[in-house]
Amino acid sequence: MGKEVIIPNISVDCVIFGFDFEKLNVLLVERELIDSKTGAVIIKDHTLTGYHIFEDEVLDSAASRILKDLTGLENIYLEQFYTFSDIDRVAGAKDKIWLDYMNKGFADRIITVGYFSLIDSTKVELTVHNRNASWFPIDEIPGMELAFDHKHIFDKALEALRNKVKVDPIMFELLPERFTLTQLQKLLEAVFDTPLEKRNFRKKVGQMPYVVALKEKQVGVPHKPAQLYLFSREVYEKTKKERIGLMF
Amino acid sequence: MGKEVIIPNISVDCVIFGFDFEKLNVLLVERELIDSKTGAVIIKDHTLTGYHIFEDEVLDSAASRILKDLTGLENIYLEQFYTFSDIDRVAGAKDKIWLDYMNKGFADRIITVGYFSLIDSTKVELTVHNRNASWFPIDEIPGMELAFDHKHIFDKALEALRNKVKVDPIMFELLPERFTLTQLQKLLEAVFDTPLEKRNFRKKVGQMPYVVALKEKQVGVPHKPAQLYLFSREVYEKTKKERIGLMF
DNA sequence: CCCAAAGGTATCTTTTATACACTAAGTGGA
DNA sequence: TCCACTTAGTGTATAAAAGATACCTTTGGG
Repeated sequence: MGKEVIIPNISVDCVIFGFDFEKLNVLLVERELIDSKTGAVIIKDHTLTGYHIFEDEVLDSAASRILKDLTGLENIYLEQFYTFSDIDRVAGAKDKIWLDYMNKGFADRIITVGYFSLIDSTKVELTVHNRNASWFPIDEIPGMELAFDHKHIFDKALEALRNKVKVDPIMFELLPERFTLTQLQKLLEAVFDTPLEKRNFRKKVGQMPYVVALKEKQVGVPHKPAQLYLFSREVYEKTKKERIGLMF
Repeated sequence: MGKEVIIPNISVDCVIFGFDFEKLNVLLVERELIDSKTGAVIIKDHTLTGYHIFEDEVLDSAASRILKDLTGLENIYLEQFYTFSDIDRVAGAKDKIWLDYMNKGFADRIITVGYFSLIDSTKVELTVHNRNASWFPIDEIPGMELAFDHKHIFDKALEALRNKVKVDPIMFELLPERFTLTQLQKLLEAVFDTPLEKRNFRKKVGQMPYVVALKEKQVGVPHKPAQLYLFSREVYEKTKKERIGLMF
């Protein structure tokens, strides 16, 4: 470890998605700056989590580190999705004030590499690690004020997530290890913002050998308890066929 | 323009695909270094095309610039696909010698943003712009020696291309404006390295309103001349439906 | 006139999409 | 103890799309 020297013109920003069995959420951190004399609020908005990379650090590690700092979690699903290089992406009026105030030797021109990550939100205790971070439903983001070009980054992340979900079984990263089919369905409905037909959905899932039924059922629910399932990556790898689905 | 100051630790690398109606090719540039005293060959291999970005330049522009420098072409399809940050990606023995020899003030640690681009190879006259660039069939790449981590970058580019082709009508970028269905079929076969059934293929294409038949036919071929077609982006945009195809 | 590739028609099978309504099993309160 | 409530869980029918196979015609060059 030793001294960690940052690379001043390259950063990583993480768009952290979580699912609360109802809707899809993103983790944002509050950014607040108060004038020390007048007490006036100069800045009060939200940002994604990001930081510069260190000289001896690879982008993937930087993203993991950022995620761990914020949530305490390790070995989380992370996917690089785009690199943003607009000249003035950190040059908004508020953003300049903020960077001056931080005064950490960041460059004027910063290129940032976007990662999205999926976490089972039942596993994270935000209050323990960072008082200013909280979950926001993805459909509230368009109406919010975000720092820098973070709204743009969020949009790209959501698009990348949707594309990826269609093609890889990553949605299980957003669920607890043992989940019900209804939870899985709700998750997909939240990701694509569209209703799905229950019976057809279950028929489809029934054809996925890697979604395996456990012997356990839900307990303590005030209605018929649901069967619990498990995602087996092992079975998935063994059974996936190379489908050249073409095309648009 | 004025003086163009490079950012020493950020570059762009382009994986340029071209189609010759037979197979899919990549454009590589020969890298050669000869010892000025002994005449011994120190380095002789191939590289992708890349360069650093300028201080006032966005990644997309850098990629366009590189492509224009190499091929003379502008307004070419370009797609950013991944950013590479391995610590030692430019630190191979030969690569160090090469960078020393170039002596352009590049950093030891360079992060590079990968773009792939698709060009109609009937439009490019390599000899005019760069004597050292030539096309290589993609299935020869695994057996070749490439500079830096360019083989890795190529692999990722091909994967990204295949994914993108399944979802967007970008393959038309690899064909002349007027093309035959057999050419289109051969192209897809080359991209996915798999044979396609002619009649089913044509049935499918027949359902794409944006692939429009012209009144013209091929001339000068020693067999029945094929109908020529055109890709209409306009029609494509109007008729594409939001399909939530889900899933793996 | 023969060859080679283009282009079309017709049939059959398999796969996939979609629509739809009732019973089962728990909890909790009256 | 029974009833109300809530969510789980299931099967069938139909239509459309995709895929394989066979076979036949057209066109132009040599």
